[in-house]
Amino acid sequence: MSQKPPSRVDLLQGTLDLLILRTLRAGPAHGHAIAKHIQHTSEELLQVETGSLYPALHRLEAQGWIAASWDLSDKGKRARYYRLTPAGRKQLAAEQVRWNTFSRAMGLVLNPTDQEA
Amino acid sequence: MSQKPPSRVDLLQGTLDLLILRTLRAGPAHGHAIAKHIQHTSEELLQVETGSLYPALHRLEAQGWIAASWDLSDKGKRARYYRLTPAGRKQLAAEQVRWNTFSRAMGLVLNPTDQEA
DNA sequence: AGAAATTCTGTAGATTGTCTACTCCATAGA
DNA sequence: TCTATGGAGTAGACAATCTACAGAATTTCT
Repeated sequence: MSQKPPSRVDLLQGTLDLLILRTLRAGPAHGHAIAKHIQHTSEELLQVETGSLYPALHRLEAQGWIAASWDLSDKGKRARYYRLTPAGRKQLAAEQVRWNTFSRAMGLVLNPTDQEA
Repeated sequence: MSQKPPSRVDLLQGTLDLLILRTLRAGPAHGHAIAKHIQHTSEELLQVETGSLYPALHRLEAQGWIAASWDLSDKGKRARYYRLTPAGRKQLAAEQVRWNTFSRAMGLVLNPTDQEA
């Protein structure tokens, strides 16, 4: 009966932007820290590869959803800090809805109530 | 406060196989019917395009997770009926776990409990 | 002082699974 | 005969992830 879950799960395409925007809602952060945060709060289930992370950050910046500036990190290294723009907040809300809707839809198919008239 | 959900949501990559396998758990069905079923039970939130559907079916068949045979549909048209193989059942279980794990991980990041020691 | 590990950003290219936009054929009904 | 519906299919575009690199700066270890 017991079913050990996979130790790690690949990201489904289209979810990384949401994860990043959500992370930045708590305040500005640099790429490395964003990845660590996602990994940590997901209890190590999600892992963001650098080859996904940086293109995503540049994508979001190009869309105007986040803005960046160079600064120094806690450990004293140069780091590019990103923060949510007003447009980014709207986008975050929209992607939240999208995710909620999608995962609800999946639930309907996977566990149908099956009560029809 | 009220937030109307999108009338339709694009599939996230990697979820179609699961939806198809899950649908076939109820018994053999042909492609067209599978698509309709997913669309209907998801309350029209998910829509499977034929350009996604048929390649997916062929993919699953090539993997040995489903098997096919020609027959006649309810409406008397030639239709290719697919059924779950034993390997397909295992795959379905695995993908279920994968989805559950992933969506739980998303939940952790999106709605963190935030209680740390 | 020098070596090694860590932190941080980044790119190139492959892969994969969606999507849009078609085609084709058969049957049913007007 | 014409149209709507049911059903299977392909071609090619597209986009986001992945693996696998590289490189620079700083701290830590020896």
